Amino acid sequence: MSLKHSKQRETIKAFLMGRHDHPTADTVYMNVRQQYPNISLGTVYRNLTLLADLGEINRLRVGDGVDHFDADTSQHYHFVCSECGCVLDLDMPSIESINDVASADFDGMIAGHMTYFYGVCGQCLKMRQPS
Amino acid sequence: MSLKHSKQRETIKAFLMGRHDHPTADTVYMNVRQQYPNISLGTVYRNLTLLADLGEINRLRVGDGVDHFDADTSQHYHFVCSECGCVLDLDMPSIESINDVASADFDGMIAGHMTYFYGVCGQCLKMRQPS
DNA sequence: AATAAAAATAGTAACGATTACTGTTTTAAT
DNA sequence: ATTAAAACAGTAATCGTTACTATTTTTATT
Repeated sequence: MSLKHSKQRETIKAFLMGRHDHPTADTVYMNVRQQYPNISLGTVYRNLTLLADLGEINRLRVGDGVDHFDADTSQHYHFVCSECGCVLDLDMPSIESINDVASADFDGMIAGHMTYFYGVCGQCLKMRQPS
Repeated sequence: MSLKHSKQRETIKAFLMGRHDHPTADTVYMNVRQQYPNISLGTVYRNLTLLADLGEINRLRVGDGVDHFDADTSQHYHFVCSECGCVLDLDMPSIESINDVASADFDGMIAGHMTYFYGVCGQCLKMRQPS
């Protein structure tokens, strides 16, 4: 199964690289469709999965029941707003050391952790009327 | 909407309290059905959601696309085996302080975090033939 | 104990995100 | 130019979950 070039995949990857809001498959579909009017949703899903398997993008599961995708594969953490549902990058140091904390009293092998933070984003905070 | 007693709900809660493997709705359904042969899957879902809303149980999302439920509502972390998919409790101290780390350079309000660890559980490690 | 309103139920249909299938088109190596 | 593998568009199917509806159960009031 040697990878063959595809304009659709290239376009999907390029679109993702231009976004920093971690779009869902459907958002990718809606947008890429403006360039490829009859790209199919299946193609979007297949390529997102392929790119994720290749490690070129990341699939984010932040508990809202929909997968989000991120072209920034460097190690970083995410924040999910409980009000508007937006997914933001957090500028914070790695907390890889929690793996060691978890490993201490565990008989299995810990390979990593998934962490995301939640709360209210800056924009939603601003919206709130001063009571 | 004042809560009324229901044997089905009681049974679901009791079943969950007797398990420490964080079953899915379907597993709850399969098991409770041995006691209530014609309980409906909808009733299981409705009550799991209700109990979770009441804070009597926790809904766990560990990235496998299926909700798991836990009657232990005390603060603790989970481990998910990448090989067998089992979900285990971890005996480790709280790492709530990572909320502060995340808050440091963030303009929103961080209410909490969701963390789970992944790797290979003790059982699956044992299964592996020494190479 | 009988009545009645609210809540919960069983059973089933609908939903949304994702994956699988199929026949056609594109890629890329010969 | 030929050809096999890969990717495609379009659509059907799957899976976990939620919503709907007519019936039953609970519980407060007589």
